[in-house]
Amino acid sequence: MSPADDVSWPRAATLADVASAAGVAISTVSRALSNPARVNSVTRERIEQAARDLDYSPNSQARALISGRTRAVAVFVADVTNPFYFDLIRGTQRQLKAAGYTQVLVDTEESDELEDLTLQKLRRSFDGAILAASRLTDARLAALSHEVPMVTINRQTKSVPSVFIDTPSGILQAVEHLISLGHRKIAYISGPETSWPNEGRWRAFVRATERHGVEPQRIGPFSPKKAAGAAAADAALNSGVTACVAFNDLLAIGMLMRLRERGVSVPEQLSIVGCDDIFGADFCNPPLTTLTAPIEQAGRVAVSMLLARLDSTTVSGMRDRATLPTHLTVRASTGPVPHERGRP
Amino acid sequence: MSPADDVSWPRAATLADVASAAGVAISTVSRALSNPARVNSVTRERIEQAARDLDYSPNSQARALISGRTRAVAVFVADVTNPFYFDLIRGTQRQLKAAGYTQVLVDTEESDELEDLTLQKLRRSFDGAILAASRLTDARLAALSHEVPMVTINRQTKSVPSVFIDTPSGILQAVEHLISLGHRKIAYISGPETSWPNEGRWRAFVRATERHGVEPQRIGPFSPKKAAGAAAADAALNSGVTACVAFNDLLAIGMLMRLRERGVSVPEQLSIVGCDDIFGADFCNPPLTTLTAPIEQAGRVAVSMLLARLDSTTVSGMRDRATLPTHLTVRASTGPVPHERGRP
DNA sequence: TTCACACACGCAATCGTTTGCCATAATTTG
DNA sequence: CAAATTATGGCAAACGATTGCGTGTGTGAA
Repeated sequence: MSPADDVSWPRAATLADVASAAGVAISTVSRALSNPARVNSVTRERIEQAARDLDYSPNSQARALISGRTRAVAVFVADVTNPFYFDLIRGTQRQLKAAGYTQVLVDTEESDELEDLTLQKLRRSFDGAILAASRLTDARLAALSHEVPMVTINRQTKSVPSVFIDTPSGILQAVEHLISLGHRKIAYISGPETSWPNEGRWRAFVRATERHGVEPQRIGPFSPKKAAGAAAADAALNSGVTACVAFNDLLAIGMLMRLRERGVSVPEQLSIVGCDDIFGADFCNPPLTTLTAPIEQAGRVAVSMLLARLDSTTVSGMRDRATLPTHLTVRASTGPVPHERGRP
Repeated sequence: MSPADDVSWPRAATLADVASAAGVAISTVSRALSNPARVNSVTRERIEQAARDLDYSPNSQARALISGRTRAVAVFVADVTNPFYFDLIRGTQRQLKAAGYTQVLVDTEESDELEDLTLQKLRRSFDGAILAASRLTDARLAALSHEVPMVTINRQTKSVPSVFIDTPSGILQAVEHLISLGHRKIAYISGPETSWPNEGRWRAFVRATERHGVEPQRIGPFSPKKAAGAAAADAALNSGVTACVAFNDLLAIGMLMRLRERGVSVPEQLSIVGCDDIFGADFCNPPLTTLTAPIEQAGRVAVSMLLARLDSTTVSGMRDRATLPTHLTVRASTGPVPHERGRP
């Protein structure tokens, strides 16, 4: 038999089917299945048997229609391609499944309009949303938070609960690591200017460098993609810095590849620090010194916060802000400052 | 205002609200919005205005209840962590969004039971499913395909339409590449034995080696994860082969890391070929020679096939089998066979 | 003037559940 | 043994949208 011959999608069994099979009313079946104590045990068993025979499975749409709850949560990411989100998605997925929720993945393609539109159009299709790296304005975010329960990740706004990965504090560590290696000309390789974490990292970079009497340089912006690393590497080389901190690992890895291509050795000629410690940061060449972020945990915490306010009737005394620490993981992409040309 | 104070999730506007605002019947609003030609233009504009004012957005649950169509498709992956699925998810996501469908991501955690259960429990929540690397038996797959329209990826069964990435043909190329480099002792590093593509790759490996009078060796099974690469590397080293073809890139990259740790150089002492060309295969150390698979395309094609049979009434003459070619991408992890010990 | 025929819109049933309310039967209590 | 209570299960109204059918209005032709 060819698959194409297979045209019958038989109507699935409904409560009514089970009811007539068991010889009871629909309401009794409903109760037997969702509130067993409410119906006599012998009736219940008859019903359960019938349900099993008919392979009954409740229609979640109908259920959602009454309860107003879909038991689904949307996770908005800027770009499914970015490995950063994979740890995040893994975290949310695990936690959601554990709570019996299903995850709906939405890719906003780094567009605020698409994010806004989807959030509006689909708001009835899920009980809440996790916004990872939202591109929305504070005002819009505040407005939408009235329509859909939500939690943001790496985006703090007073009107919305959030999980924040404290990369800025890590930046301080990273800068001090570079300074201790003798670097004095250090640049921040900027990500997209619409990115909220990017600005936070830049501010932390400024604070950290100034504390040590070093002038902060900013190069960019660049798209947070591996391909953009080529331009970033060229720009960094041209600027004459001896070390740089990149907005994220993707960009840093892209730089590493370009530098290798151009024959400049890392860290002998240029030290590079990334952010996030994504998949690949440990096996690239050279392995990347980076700010390790608890990304998966961030996903789990965000889900917990969201579900807490979905499931409880009272919202008082609930944690609405979480900050997760990062730490510097030193690998092989950072090293002592190179000797000045002509001097030992 | 603290987020915690924010307790009101106002009831969203319904057709009834719009109807009373516009002073018409519910049915008229419904038609004005979904079948504009059916209602007078001035009434329609009044309705549209009211809908806009009330920020009306249709309840997809209610819609699904009537139509029986949810406009959602589930994508089942064995492990969201595995970068192989990154590209796949990206492909399905793009194609689904383009068709106005939403993607529901399900992680089966490499468990056939979980896969089966979820498929059953959620079958009414989506219109169809894409099964990437299903662990189900042929019989079960056939049975379930009667309940839910589905398309498998990298899993061919006569009862279910499928998209197949032709890695086996690529294995032939890979083996010939190794043979042309002088290798005669070559092993296949096996993935999980429950994995369907793993068996196909092994069979292709056997065919390819035997064609060249080389004895096929099999090492494993190993979990298709980076961490398992350590054991695989040790085993390969111990077996005395000079080259190997790994079940997938993840395993190959793990091997690369372990070999570096043990101080054995690739490809001077051992050549390695991966499969899939996932994210990272190009920037690991050394860059991996691998079988480049059109993963994202596979996702897109699978979605197209699924939607084709969902949207059309007639299923006849529909493509129910697609094979996508792979090609060998030679990078730096393969090289000439090492000289025998003591001989030049 | 009357018949026919669009056209525009409303009525009400429907999808599959859940749940408040009520009727009956069974059990306990005084 | 009557009265009060409890256990059990059925009826019917929601939830929000779609859609077949019917009604009323207006237009043109005979």
